[in-house]
Amino acid sequence: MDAVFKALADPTRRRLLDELYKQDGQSLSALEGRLPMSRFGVMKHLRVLEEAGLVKTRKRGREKLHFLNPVPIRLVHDRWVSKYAEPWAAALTGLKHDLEED
Amino acid sequence: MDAVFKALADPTRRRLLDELYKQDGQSLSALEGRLPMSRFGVMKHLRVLEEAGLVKTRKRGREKLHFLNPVPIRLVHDRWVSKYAEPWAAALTGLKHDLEED
DNA sequence: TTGACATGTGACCAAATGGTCACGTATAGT
DNA sequence: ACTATACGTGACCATTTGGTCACATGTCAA
Repeated sequence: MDAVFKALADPTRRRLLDELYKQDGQSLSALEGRLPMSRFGVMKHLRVLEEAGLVKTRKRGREKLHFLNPVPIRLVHDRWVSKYAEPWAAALTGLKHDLEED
Repeated sequence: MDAVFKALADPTRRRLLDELYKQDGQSLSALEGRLPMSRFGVMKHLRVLEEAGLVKTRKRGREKLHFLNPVPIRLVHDRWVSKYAEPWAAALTGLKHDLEED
């Protein structure tokens, strides 16, 4: 799961996920065209995403298609984010406390 | 929000959030005692967490107390994670599709 | 089979990151 | 006042990271 957090840390990689969200199954050169970066940069980022399981690929002829895989994000949500995002009321209490502190 | 993602990318920092989750309002030296790292390392990580808004601090005498702030995590959940975690059925469809592809 | 296209590899470099330390400042307790 | 405690700062270093490029491989299409 560490790999997922690390993968999501970079804005370019989140942007790539975003592009795949808009249109799934894009090739490398298609994605390259949408980002202000060379093909090699995009390739490296896609590799990180793929190793984190956030992107699944399939080859069609000479091109490699990239598919978004939301499963790891879901896992991060279930096993980590929900733990902290749940105590919403507690956060409001904390805010109230902070305001009183001033 | 980029700062939040970056802050969460490091396992030590997630560990710190975890320790604050177990017991909120710990001082720097208290946290240092729970991690296999020097005081300075912990300090740097706490600073990153604080700048991302994930940790709020207050000084009590000569010690600085650290409080977990779940708000940014909640925002990441609402404005980012939910977008990808939601299409759960779609992911299952994709899995089915992958299996058929073999 | 030749040429254009899509992707892969390894080297390479600048910058950011994670970590330690020597030293300095502020506060508590006696 | 003195001393131990808690925290802060800046320098410093090794490693990782983000990015580019030259070059190589594989694949379509005429």
